[in-house]
Amino acid sequence: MAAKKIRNMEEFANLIGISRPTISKYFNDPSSVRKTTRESIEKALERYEYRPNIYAVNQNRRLTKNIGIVVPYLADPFFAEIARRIELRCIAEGLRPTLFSAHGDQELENDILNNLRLLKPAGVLLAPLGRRSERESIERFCADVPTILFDSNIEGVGAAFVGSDNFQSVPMMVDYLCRTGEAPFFFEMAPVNPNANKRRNAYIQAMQQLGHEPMVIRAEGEGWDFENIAYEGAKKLIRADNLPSRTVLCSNDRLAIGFLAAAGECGVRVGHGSDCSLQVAGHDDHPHSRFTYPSLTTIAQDYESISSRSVEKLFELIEHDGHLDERSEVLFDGRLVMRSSA
Amino acid sequence: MAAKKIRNMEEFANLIGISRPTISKYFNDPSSVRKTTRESIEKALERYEYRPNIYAVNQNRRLTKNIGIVVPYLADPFFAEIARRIELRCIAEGLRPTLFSAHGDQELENDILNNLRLLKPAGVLLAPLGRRSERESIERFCADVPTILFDSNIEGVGAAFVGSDNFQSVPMMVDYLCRTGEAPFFFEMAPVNPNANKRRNAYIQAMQQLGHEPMVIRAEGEGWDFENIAYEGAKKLIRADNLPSRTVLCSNDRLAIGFLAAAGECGVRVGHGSDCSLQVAGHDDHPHSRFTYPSLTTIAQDYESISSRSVEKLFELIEHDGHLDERSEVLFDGRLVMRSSA
DNA sequence: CCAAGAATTTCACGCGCGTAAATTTTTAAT
DNA sequence: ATTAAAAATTTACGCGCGTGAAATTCTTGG
Repeated sequence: MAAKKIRNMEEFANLIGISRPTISKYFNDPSSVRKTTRESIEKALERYEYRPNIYAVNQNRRLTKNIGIVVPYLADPFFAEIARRIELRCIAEGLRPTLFSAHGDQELENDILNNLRLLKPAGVLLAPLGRRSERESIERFCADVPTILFDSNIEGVGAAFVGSDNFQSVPMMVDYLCRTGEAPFFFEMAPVNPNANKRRNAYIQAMQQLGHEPMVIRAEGEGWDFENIAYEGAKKLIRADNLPSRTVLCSNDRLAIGFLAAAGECGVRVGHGSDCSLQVAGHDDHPHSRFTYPSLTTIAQDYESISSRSVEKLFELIEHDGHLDERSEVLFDGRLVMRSSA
Repeated sequence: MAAKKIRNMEEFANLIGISRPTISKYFNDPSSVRKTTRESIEKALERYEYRPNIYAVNQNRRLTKNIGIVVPYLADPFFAEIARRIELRCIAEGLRPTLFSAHGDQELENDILNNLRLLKPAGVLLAPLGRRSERESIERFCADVPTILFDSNIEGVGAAFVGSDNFQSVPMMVDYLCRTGEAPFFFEMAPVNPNANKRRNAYIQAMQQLGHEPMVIRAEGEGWDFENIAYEGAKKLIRADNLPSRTVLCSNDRLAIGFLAAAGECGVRVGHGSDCSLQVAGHDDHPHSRFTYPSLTTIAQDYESISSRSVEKLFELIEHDGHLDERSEVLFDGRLVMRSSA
């Protein structure tokens, strides 16, 4: 029903016969104007289809309604899924989330943070690249912009951290694997972030507590092409008949998926059956892990809790003007998902 | 080495002893100011670390340097990968890409387009949800904003379309499958976009040309949880021993992955071996398809060409002031990727 | 060394809106 | 009805920068 183009708030205000600042108040909080005023504005809004200019609004507001979401690698279904949930939560709160992926690149992450600064976001949810992140760069960013870290922790940086408790999940999995088969060896690659290190250490600790000798094998390769690195590494291992155990715990599901592919190709049956000679477990419960063959036994990270709590923490942070009394770390337990592979 | 905080361009200008508009010109195009001026600006830039306020800039510019990228479902690795490439191309050109996912939701797609309008983007790359998209809504958007469609075509909408040629790829796959096994049946679900329809039709056409009776089976279920829909559907089929052929061509890789999972669980061996009773092929060469077991024979969509050409088309569109003489459709050939599953 | 033209720079204005303070209207209580 | 308090509205100013026209500086050739 657009009658004619409205150029700005002033025109719109004149059309209704209300002053512009009142209209401005309405858009910031409809309940802050009298009911009669609100109604006449809304009636006009249907007829004339006007919306405030985002740039003008954001230039003048102290804080925008922008929320930055930064993940290290969006092509990883884990982050895609977490990001999806966070986005939806933010939208539901009337905020404007913008999603950024560092694509595994340190420089890009820095660029993103610098650009984010210019966006004056109300807050940022950041899953840092991790090991490779320039701590200093992120630290500076967090000093300027209210930021919650998630997934990958950087000690002391950001107003809070939300992630999962590797020291709960990994021992649980180790325990399970020991009960149902041989004591597992740990299959990893050069750690891309702190989680990878924590998981290895948790594994070692758990093995020792159970009286087993820890065995860690690292596949060669760097970057975010996890499946392929694991695939190549596992193929070598299997072909050389160099497996220290018939059970393997992979640092994450993507490695496990590569491992499974290698096993399959080498004709090694994976699972519990009598004809199976290998058991493979992962960590994270990637969206695809249900559909591998055999389906992957793994630790489910609590997607819902992690994304919800991250967002809630951020809102809390924003409401407290960007400063919380104390940096908190919220760790969620993983859940053992028993499928066919181990 | 930031000496003190610069509040705005004026302060920065005074610091150097150059007028503000000159600084403005510099930021819009460094080569538009005298070399001596440029040098002194750049020298100051190192010392004082100033950057123009994005909102103020965008408010006054006719056109921003923003590029919108809209995909239907970002948790789908196909779109994640395409989006990644497009983003990198845009950044390389000095533009500011922003990524949006409709998360499979029609309403969200409309919201995104409406918000995108407010961002006054220089251009938009849009992979519409497809079947469910409100054509009218997208049409209106394209009338206001220079837009290139990709992946999923809507006839006559947008300045151009870039995608792959299902009528080349599907017949090629059908031909291959017929040569190496039985004539395939087509496994699909309720189409979420035009590609799904085109693939089915291309399949039917190809089968007829080869003198076979087309066989289409549709799994029940809606939404973007493709793997699960295929998994459930295939399980029923296999358990009921209701497969019309020993060879199946799935509408896309995600369905194929679900199909493989079902086959595995039902103890049906997939592949070429003498102990195999089923052959499964997909379409798209999803990033994960290399790592299924057995590895998935599929059609590789030309990620690189599609993303590059989309971006190039958009730049062309932008340079021509948002209007091209004629709507063009660029279709890239798929490439047969022979792996183990068929 | 000078003048005319070209290249830069400056001036002046406007973009569309937020917001504190001032003013008006409404509400509630007497 | 009267009035003080509360709520809503208006006034007036500023945000940081783009841009066309005017003024300045630079270049070039004679």
